[in-house]
Amino acid sequence: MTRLEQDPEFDFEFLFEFDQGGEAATEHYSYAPSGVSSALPLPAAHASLAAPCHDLQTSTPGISAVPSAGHPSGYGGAVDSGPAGYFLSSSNTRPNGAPTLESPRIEITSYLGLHHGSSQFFHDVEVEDVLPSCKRSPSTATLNLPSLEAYRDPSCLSPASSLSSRSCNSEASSFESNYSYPYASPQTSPWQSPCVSPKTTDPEEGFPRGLGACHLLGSPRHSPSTSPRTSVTEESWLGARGSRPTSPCNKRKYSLNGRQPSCSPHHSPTPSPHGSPRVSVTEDTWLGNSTQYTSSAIVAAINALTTDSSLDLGEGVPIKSRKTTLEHLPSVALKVEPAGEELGATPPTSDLPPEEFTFQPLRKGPFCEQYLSVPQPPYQWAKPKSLTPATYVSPSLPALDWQLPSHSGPYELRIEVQPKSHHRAHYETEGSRGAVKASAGGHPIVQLHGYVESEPLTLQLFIGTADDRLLRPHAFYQVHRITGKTVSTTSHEAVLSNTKVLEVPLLPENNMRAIIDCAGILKLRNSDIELRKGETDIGRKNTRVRLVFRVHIPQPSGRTLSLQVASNPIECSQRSAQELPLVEKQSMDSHPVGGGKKMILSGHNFLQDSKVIFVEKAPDGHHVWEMEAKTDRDLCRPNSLVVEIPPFRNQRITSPVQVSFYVCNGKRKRSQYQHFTYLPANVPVIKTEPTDDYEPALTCGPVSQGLSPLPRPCYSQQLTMPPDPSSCLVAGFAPCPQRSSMLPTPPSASPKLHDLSSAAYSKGIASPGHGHLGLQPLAAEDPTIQEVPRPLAVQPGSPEPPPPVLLQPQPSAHPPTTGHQQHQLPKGRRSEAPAARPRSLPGVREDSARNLAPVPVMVKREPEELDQFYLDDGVQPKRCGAEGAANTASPPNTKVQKGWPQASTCWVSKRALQPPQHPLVKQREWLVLSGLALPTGEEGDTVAPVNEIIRNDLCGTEPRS
DNA sequence: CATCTGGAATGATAG
DNA sequence: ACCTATCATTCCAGA
Repeated sequence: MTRLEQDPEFDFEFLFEFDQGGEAATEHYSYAPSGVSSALPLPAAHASLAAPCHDLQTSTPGISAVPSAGHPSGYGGAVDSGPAGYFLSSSNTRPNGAPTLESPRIEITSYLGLHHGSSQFFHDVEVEDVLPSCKRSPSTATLNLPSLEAYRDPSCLSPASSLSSRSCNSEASSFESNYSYPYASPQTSPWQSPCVSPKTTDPEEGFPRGLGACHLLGSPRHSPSTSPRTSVTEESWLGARGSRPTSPCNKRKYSLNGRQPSCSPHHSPTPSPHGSPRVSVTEDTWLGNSTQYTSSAIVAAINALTTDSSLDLGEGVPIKSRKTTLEHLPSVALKVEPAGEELGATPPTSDLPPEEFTFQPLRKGPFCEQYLSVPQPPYQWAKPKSLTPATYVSPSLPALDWQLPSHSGPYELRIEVQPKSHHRAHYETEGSRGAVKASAGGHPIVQLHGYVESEPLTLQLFIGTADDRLLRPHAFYQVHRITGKTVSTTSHEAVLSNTKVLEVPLLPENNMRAIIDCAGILKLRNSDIELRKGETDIGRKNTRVRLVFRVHIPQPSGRTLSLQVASNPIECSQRSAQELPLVEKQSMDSHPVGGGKKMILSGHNFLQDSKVIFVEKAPDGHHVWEMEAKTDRDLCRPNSLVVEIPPFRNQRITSPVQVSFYVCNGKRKRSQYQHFTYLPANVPVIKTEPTDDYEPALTCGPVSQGLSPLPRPCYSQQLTMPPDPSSCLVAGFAPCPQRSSMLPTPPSASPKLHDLSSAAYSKGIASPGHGHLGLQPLAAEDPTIQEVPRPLAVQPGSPEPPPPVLLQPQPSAHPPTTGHQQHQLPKGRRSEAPAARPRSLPGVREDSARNLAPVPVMVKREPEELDQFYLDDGVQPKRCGAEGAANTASPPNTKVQKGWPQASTCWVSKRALQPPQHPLVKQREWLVLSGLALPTGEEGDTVAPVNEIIRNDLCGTEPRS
């Protein structure tokens, strides 16, 4: 710490080292912090944090603009505290913060403390320290949600509005963006970022925010908002404003009406304050939040329970120093940022499991650390905790962009009830639009199977991407905590990196099953996010998300096993939800090449004029074959469509061929690609196998589902395989990227896809294996993976190794899903994978329809769109962080594999062409590309789309311009 | 009165 | 440079 404090840079390094090497150390830090924080925090933190945060959120002050504020007092002041609050909040009481807090409180059950603190998050040490208390604490302590809010707050500032709903993000986002820059990427992202970023400076700050800052903040923030941020503000503002303003603000001229102009509330802050408020707040908040977030709250609570200790944290002040450091970091971060990068930085080791995780988590983490540096005020807490906590905290756990398996050994994290395919997200300027619901009514349900311990665990939830690329936190959407009489599930918000994470208790008494009725989705303004330094993704048309669930299971060895599953894609835009056809289910997944049979599609927005187009994509995404299927208009209904399966172009295939189909309501109104497999005329049976195979192999899941969400796959297998899942966990990595999920979804269910995706997902690591097809096994690499905790690290390694593996396994095909998986292949693999597979090649297709099929499958449905979007928009995929990292390591080259490679290449070229606005961006993009390509390449979508996109891009378009 | 929604107006962008 | 189709974001209003 000291070092850190003293020297930001050092800190960085320091941290890294820890991460790498000193797990324990790291953890401790983290731990301590957290613990401390928690303890201390409680009081102090509370006050400050909680309140602050809220305040911030409300933004009141700064926000003032937004009067809206309505929100409760909470906001009011708190801004800063917000974060702290979180931590502090743990205690119900929260000193003062109370008011602010209003927010909901969360009851923390002991478990929280226990688990989080201990195991998962904190590590043994922590645990020990904490645990006692925790345990003691009985079951529950109430934490103030404030924290949560705080998180928002940052954002909040925004708006305002209400606490909850508004999450702050928007502004935050803006800030974040800014922040992000700083930390850029890394970690944090947005939220934190905000904190951090804002200034770049922030680097330190950033962290600080996270931790200290926030905490400190409490005060700071407030002021911060004002003041502090100066630097931050400026940047942030600039950034923010710039961006936002852009759109929002500008646009809204009117809108705000009174408010501040534009922007949202936040802006408001911005405006004047410049945001400072926000900024500061945000950052702080975020930081704080972030740090906390994880379990910080819990920890805090625990601590509180126990006693407190805490204070130290406050001292953490050093944090600030760190912040400065952060700045340095930033640079670092930048490098890393891209997600992977961060990791990358960390890379060093992977050894340390926890730590690494940390990093991973960090990806942002690093930033966090930086942030930690943040100096904030004082409040004891903050600093102390923040520093460590944040950093550590996040660090300890795998970064959010890491791909993790859904199951390992006896454990399996499963989504029992999937969320509806559509959920209109709310802007900060709007009130909450409620919790995500299940298609059949009710809410999504997640359950951890195989866990027989008596200690409760914490289920984390964040909003992830649903594109072809590896699963990662969505830059334009944040989970929004829903509270109220209609919500039965307690939750806590935390902010990692720039990503809000909702923590829900998984109790043994409930069979480790949680009803997710407390999660809404907040949309951040594209302009705010795109301005972020590290952000490479574009928001336009990037409106699909997935709910990503994670659970960290403490292992006897002291390590923590992390599992993750992603839901089916969820369309979050009002318009898209109303106009785009969506296929949720299909009556059959395969049929002999002769076709002729009627298939019933279930979904939304089907029209009599809807067309169903079957497409066979080459590995590179090219459409080898397209055929419009006959539809029965008379039987067409908004939610169902009957189509006659067209005969396949090649009636002599000897193995199943995967193709895709989509529903088209018009020019730009196409559903995502759905997978379908043509079986050899005579041998239906075979068909099945393929599928099965995939699944099995993958484990992951069905292709169809591929979309869906979960990636699991690889990991699971891997994990499984590896005896030490935990290691994996710890290590982190987990790379299983889910990307698969992306989109589509629909229908499928197919596990296969998932698997694939999963495999794929694993970005680096596992991914390779996953990558494609079945590789999951490979994934097994887990060890490696695990080892590689960091994305970066992973990636590098993974790419190569994995690929092979993946490739091999894959043989089978995954249809659509596959595509995703491919993506997973991340990087190297991707290339490899493609190559590896015979199928992939177009030529092959026929022969090995299967192979091809898979490949084709690869094509994602969405991808195209997405890709296109990106392309069109000029967007670039940023994120990919991890991937990117990997990529970065090996730029485009790897890409080259067949399909994906090309894609990759393409991307590259584009970018190359494009002006590099941001160096970082470029890098990321490249990375991303590489990564994406591999991974995503995934999916078909990618493929086709990608290719297309790419082509387009190549052709002419530039990325944005 | 506050929240949740569905709908839609208003700009902004892309092509 | 202009026009149109699409998107994104903010408002409004009813439940």
